[in-house]
Amino acid sequence: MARPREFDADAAVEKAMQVFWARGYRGTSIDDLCTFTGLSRSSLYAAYGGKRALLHRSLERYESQTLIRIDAALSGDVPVLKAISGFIDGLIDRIVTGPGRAGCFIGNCATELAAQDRATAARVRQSLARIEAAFEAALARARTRGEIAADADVASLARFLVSGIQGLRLVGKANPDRAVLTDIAAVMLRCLDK
Amino acid sequence: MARPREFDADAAVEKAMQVFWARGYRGTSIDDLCTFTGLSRSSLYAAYGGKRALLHRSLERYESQTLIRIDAALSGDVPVLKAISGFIDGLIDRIVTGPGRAGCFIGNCATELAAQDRATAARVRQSLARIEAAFEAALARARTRGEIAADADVASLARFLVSGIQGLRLVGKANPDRAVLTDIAAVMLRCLDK
DNA sequence: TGCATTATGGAATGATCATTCTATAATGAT
DNA sequence: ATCATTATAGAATGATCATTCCATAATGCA
Repeated sequence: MARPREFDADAAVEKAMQVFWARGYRGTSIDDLCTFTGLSRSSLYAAYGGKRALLHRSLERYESQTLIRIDAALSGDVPVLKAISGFIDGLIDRIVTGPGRAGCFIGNCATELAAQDRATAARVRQSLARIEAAFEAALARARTRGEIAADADVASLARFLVSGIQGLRLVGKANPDRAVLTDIAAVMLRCLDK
Repeated sequence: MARPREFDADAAVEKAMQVFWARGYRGTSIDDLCTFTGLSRSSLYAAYGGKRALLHRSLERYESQTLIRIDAALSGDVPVLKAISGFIDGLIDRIVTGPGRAGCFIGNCATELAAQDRATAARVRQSLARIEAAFEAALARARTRGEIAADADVASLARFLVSGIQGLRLVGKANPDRAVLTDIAAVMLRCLDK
């Protein structure tokens, strides 16, 4: 019926996400996005609507990738606390070796935009809630298995984990020092079964 | 010897700090700074050198105010854990009622700039280290008084507190809900004497 | 083989950005 | 009172910003 597009829309969002993640929303120009996605301005605007819409697509993508990563880490037969510990170790690895140096994309957007942009704030809140739910489900499983106290408040613990991980990633951004981060993680993990 | 300046240099930094804090570095224009400080462009550049230099002045100011606030909360005769708990309650209050909604200025700068601006990253690292030291001193006091375990690793606990507070403030930005934040704080505090 | 439709490249637009410059004003010392 | 010195107001500069527009290209269908 008409001319087909020459780019892969998902791949372009992936690239855009990486740029926004590394440079922030205001630190990223349309030119940057065109360069990294390989799209022309026209194609970018026609396909996504604009910079903000593309940010939201990027956030959706990051959220789903994050949930997949969390589910992969927390499922399986390992004890849940071990799995959570392994997940955080992986996080620290990525922070220290470079690719995680950009922090959490969701947390970055919260910091940069939540105060002035209600729609983005809502999206961030939703993403954090879903991540929290994933941890809560795993902790509930740990509780029924007797891996944590029978009266543990898994909702609170999940909230604590989400918050703690955001803190860890923020500190890791200013100070990507493995000893510091593992110290923090160790205290965090001790909270879960106490 | 020459014409005296018409503004209070400290008061101007205070105003600048508030604008940077609320809107972020890139979200703040020189016009914004002139409007809120009451200075003209010429005066602003003559007095501070430029936008980035003024940011660093603002960060210094924020750090010293923060350290004063922490010392005020942690000194006195109350048990240290109670004092820390009170400090965090105050933080949550300010988040929920508005004035703390902007997050931690230091954490905001870490998120927005640390990846691309080494000087700012170093300043952030230094501020976090000083805050950590303040908490560590208080925790060491708690340990000698028997308020926490004699073998507690107060350095790790202090790092954990700094990181945890950053996480709390970040979550509070997207979701300034008292119930959520007090949940998180409660788990955090339980970690300290376990 | 046209034709309607969508995609693309790149120029154009107009706003806003940080910074510098110029002219003028206000002071203390002489 | 004059002068060296610093402060101020506001215009000027030139870069960069997000977005729109226009001309051209590529397709499926008639």
